[in-house]
Amino acid sequence: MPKSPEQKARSRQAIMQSAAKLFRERGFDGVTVAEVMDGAGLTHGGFPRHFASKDELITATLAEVFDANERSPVLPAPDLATFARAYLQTEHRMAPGTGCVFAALGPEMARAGEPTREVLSAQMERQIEKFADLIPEGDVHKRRVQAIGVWATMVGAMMLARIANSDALSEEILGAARSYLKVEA
Amino acid sequence: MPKSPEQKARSRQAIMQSAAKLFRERGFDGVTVAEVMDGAGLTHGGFPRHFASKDELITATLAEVFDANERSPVLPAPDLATFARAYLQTEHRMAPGTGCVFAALGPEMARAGEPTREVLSAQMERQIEKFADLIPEGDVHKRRVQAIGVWATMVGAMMLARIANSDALSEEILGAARSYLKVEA
DNA sequence: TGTACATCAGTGAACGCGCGTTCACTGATGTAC
DNA sequence: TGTACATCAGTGAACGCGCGTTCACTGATGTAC
Repeated sequence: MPKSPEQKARSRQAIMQSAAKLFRERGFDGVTVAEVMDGAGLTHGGFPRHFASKDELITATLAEVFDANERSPVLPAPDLATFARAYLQTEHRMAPGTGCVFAALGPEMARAGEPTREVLSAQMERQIEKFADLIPEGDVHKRRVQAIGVWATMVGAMMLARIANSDALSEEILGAARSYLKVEA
Repeated sequence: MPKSPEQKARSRQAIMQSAAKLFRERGFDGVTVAEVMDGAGLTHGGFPRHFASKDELITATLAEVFDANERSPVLPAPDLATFARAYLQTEHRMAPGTGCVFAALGPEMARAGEPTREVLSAQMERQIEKFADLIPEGDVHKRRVQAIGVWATMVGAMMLARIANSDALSEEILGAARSYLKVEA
């Protein structure tokens, strides 16, 4: 086990990647620090060398997920319809661990500490602006209304589709959302 | 402390009412059985006389919330626009404890046990049908698409509005959702 | 109607496990000379 | 270039608190006679 600064940075990244996946799959409270460390190929005792607390890990992990998506977006977004169509798919529904943070952790994040909500609010602002920029017509206000409306529909539909315990209902919800947003392929 | 069957039923109701409020405010994992019992005016030792486990309490509480809303709806719903307008308000955003279960607990419920998800799926089916019935025109399929789309937008917008750490952003989201759904007063 | 008894909702203490956090120790790395 | 030393990422054990659950006990209720 080498201990160069580069290695430490790699470990930190591995911990956050493990956390990003596990938190989205099971929620903040459903994952232990030991499990996160294990997922990063480390033992739990090394945790405090990287983060002062689990809360700090949560905040850092969310910021990292948003940064990573900025660097290389998970979904293509040439326009809002293309993005929404790719978002509202079964594969996304089945893989929360690599999907939308808001649909996977929304209400839990609403109850998170201030540092976490600060990161989230900044991301929400960016997200709305990005979506608004993809809309060709209308003034800023109208484009933001549209961006927020479409985003809320996507996030809400994905969340509801994941609650349903039958594939039929889950698929009806995703299909209806695509249809409602007029983004059917 | 009397112990008639009527009293036991009253206690059970009080426990579920306490749970309904606390769970929506803080999430399933953020509330202890002792806190629920305390909110019902009881001590935690009496819990097993009413529920076999915390999971069972969760399932029963959700079923009760849906039943209670059936008996006397929290929001008026003469038509979908009126309902959406009342749903997308600041008061609702500020009071998750008495508000929409899906916006308050969505992703956590998606990870719940099968008995809980069974209750939720049945409710979702009912909810969609109820909304679809409020839409005057179109065939069943079109009305269900509309019902699901509007519902997803409402739930998603409320969830996002609660994550934001500034009133300005929260209010923009709720306002945009009302505008997007064309239900502005 | 009155009395003895069985039941069981509710109390408060205790149990035991899980999890976040801490800590003594290790050994590889990087640095000082 | 080589050697001694300080640093600190990572390990594995331990700590301590919180929480779901259990349990002996109580006393009010409802029932049997």
